[in-house]
Amino acid sequence: MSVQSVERALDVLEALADHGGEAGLSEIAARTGLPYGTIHRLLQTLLLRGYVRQESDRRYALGGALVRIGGAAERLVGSWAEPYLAKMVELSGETANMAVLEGDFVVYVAQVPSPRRLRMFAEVGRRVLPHSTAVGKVLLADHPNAAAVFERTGLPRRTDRTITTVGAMMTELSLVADRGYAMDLGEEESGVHCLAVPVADGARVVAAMSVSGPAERISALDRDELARGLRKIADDFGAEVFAPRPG
Amino acid sequence: MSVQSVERALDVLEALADHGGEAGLSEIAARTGLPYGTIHRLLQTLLLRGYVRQESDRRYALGGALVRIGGAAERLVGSWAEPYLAKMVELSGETANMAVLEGDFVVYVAQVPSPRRLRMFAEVGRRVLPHSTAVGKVLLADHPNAAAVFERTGLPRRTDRTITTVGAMMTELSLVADRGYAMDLGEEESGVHCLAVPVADGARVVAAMSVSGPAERISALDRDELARGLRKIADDFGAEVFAPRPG
DNA sequence: TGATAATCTTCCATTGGATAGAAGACGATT
DNA sequence: AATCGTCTTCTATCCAATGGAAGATTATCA
Repeated sequence: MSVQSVERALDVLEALADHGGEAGLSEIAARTGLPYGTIHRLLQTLLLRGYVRQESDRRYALGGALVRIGGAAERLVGSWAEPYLAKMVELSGETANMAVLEGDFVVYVAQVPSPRRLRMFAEVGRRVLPHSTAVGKVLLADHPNAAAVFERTGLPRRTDRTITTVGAMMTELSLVADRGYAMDLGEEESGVHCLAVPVADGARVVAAMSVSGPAERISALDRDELARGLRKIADDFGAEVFAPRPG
Repeated sequence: MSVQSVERALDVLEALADHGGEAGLSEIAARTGLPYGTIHRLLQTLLLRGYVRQESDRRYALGGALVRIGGAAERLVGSWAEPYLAKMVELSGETANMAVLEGDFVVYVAQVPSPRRLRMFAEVGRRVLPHSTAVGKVLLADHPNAAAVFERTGLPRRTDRTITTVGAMMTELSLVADRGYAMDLGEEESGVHCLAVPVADGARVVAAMSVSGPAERISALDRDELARGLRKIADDFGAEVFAPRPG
């Protein structure tokens, strides 16, 4: 049995989030089905505590307290991913990683290593350019202005398989978006293959998960079957941790 | 008149945030003064909606829904800053900017231009290296691992006043931390001076605000008085938008 | 291994806080 | 000035939230 008023307050916040962060009272009423007086009282409480703001045109917006609390929550995401990455290791036998975009760079935020003696390792905290990694391609495939990122960072050659032009990369990202996963077949490091899938919060891609290992071992796996399995795990993670849960 | 249950739910979230994002029920009880049964019921509601998670050791943690909603709120921060930047323009007569750290780069997220015909301009969205800007020094002065950032980005010379070694930069950042503001005296661009101050959420520096203009005009201002005035405005912004407001 | 302590979870009688319709206020439009 | 759309305030009613007690679970200690 949950607390109705708290559920309603969360409904109001979700309604604001669904409207690009700000809305009028009548828009919130339409979305939540709550009466004006009720919404108003909930909003005043959230306003008092900084979780909501009121603009000069009387419209309401999400408030700065959510940036602060959201930042605190964000620092925990890596630890939440570990059981899911462990499943990916179980499925593939290879090291699994999760990465996020930080500015123009890919940053590894969680890892579960393969039990094998010969295994990939990328220390948590390591930052790399996005163009030559599978996780980078997944993160940029959903980016509003991926071309600009590549123009800023460049696409320096890492191996003789690296994609080095913005044009070729944009073509590659279309392919990634279409099929729902990215491959790195020795683009970042010779002899290493990697397959990555997106993690979404219901609306946006917030992270990428991947498995990587020696080219021979990854090539021996059924690529589409592996991608399907990894996507299932990543989708479960995204749905379990980030996606909205209506009351 | 606010909604008590909503305030209590927010108290619980703030208690979790104050404990590094996770805590046991008794820690939350100690911090909020609420009875166990009440807290438990509030937590179950937040759990149901993904705003809180329960770890395997029965402890509670902030949840992924806060990352999602917090991200939506974060995209509005630039627009909230504008009235405060306008005050900085009024105070100094010069263009005022707000910037945040995105990975290793400084990104300008809001600006109010000076009314003068000769004025500084930095388009919103522009990203620069942190070493040669006043805002960059402010943001790195509070950074847990600033030296590593500079080692990654390098400190390329922009003008003959640019600081180009990590050692000299770390000394500079100590000075910035001590006196609470940073200066750029022609380090990024010859003939341009800039003064920047931090914006805090109560615990961390989340942004920097600055004014910049021609060297002669900025030099003609009383530096410490200007810094005091800018800090007051930035502190008001941080307190108004981000800082916790106990019920 | 059993006892104890600390912490967490569930229950439910009581009551006071939340509700929501109505009325009034405000701002935009004609 | 009148009208419309939207927002704000009020308050009688009632049901949702409370919180103490009891039970359950986990950790610690001898």
